[in-house]
Amino acid sequence: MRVTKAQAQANRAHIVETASALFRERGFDGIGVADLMAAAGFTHGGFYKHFGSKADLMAEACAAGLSRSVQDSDGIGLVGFFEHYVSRAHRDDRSTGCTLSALCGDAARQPQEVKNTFGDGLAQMFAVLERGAAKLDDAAQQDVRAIVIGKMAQAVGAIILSRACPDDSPLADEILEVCRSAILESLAPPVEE
Amino acid sequence: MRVTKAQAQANRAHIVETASALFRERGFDGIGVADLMAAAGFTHGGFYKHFGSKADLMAEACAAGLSRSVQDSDGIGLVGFFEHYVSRAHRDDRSTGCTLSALCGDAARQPQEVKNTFGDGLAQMFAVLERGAAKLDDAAQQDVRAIVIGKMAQAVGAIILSRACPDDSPLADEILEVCRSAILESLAPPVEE
DNA sequence: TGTACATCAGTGAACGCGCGTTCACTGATGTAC
DNA sequence: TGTACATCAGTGAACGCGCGTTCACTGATGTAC
Repeated sequence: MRVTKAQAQANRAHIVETASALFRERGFDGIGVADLMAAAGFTHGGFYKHFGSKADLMAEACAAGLSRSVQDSDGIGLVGFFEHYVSRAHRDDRSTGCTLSALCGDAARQPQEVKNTFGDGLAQMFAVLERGAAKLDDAAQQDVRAIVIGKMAQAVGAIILSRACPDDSPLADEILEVCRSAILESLAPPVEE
Repeated sequence: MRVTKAQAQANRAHIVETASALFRERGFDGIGVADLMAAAGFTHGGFYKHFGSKADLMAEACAAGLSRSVQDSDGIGLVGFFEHYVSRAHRDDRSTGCTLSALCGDAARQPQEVKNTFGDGLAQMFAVLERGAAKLDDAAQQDVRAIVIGKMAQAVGAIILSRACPDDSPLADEILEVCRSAILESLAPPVEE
């Protein structure tokens, strides 16, 4: 049952992608190696031909998920980014949503390996958003980095708190709407008086 | 080995308190029933004399932790609250820190029972902070609730993102300081020009 | 290019371990008389 | 108040189960000649 080198490499990448989505949806402890491999279309025995341990895959899946988020966020500008980020669609779709908000709570308790990956991804995300903020007006331009970090923290907090509320809770939607308005208004102030 | 009714009740409360701290520190999946009971000074067998299941204790521990946070936040005002909330001391001490930021990531994936508890605690926290905001200047007074929710999301996001960074990472501190400044400046604007 | 052999991605059974939960038991507390 | 019995918080061994990980095996791919 040996498989082409290229195929093996593709299979490996597919496992990482599948893991990235499943970890985001259920958390690191919420999905096991066997179920994960089955979801990717394989049996669990082959897992250790690709990865040294589950923790190794966790780090790789994080890196892949964060890298994807960073790419998707490039070139769309701060307003476009936050319009999507702080939305019900994003809140309700964990498996394709941002790895940052889906796993930062879990990441805090993981081995340094995973935290390093997380820190790097976060730094890259900030860098990309800083570039995306280049089009803001001059007044805001002075503290672009501070603005990016502050708004991102607010956006992540909004998503996570909203997700922690019971399904269909009015509070969950209120948090989202309030934070969305606050972020967007601060980025695109109304035409000057 | 039977024990006084009052003693049994005290023991139960002690188990809930211990669980609340340990869940905050290690997450719901990070500590088992046996270790938890041992930490409280008991053997694991008696657990089910007090609780129907681990999930039941999770909900109770959340309620206790949130209730504690809400009490501690009452009457200190928004500025005092956020000065402590968005600090390294709070970030680095998960077991005595706010249940909201310690467990909201986990809560999102728990049974409705736990999410209900979480939603209630969050609502109470907002209510207390709204009262604490009564001393703000009139300009801000109009949207007190929106301000409270927005700042709280930012504070929670800051703590969680900071915790997800590698230990002693400069980024972890930067996030905290940037968000702390942003929140405090918006609450207590500099003397007017 | 064709043949013989080594490699190794993937399979599926098995491993040890820790988990949540159950249970028979203990003995001090609570209660009925 | 004193006695006899029922209750039940706490103990510690045991349970079944799912987890991460290991292993002997398969057979197509890769490679040496």
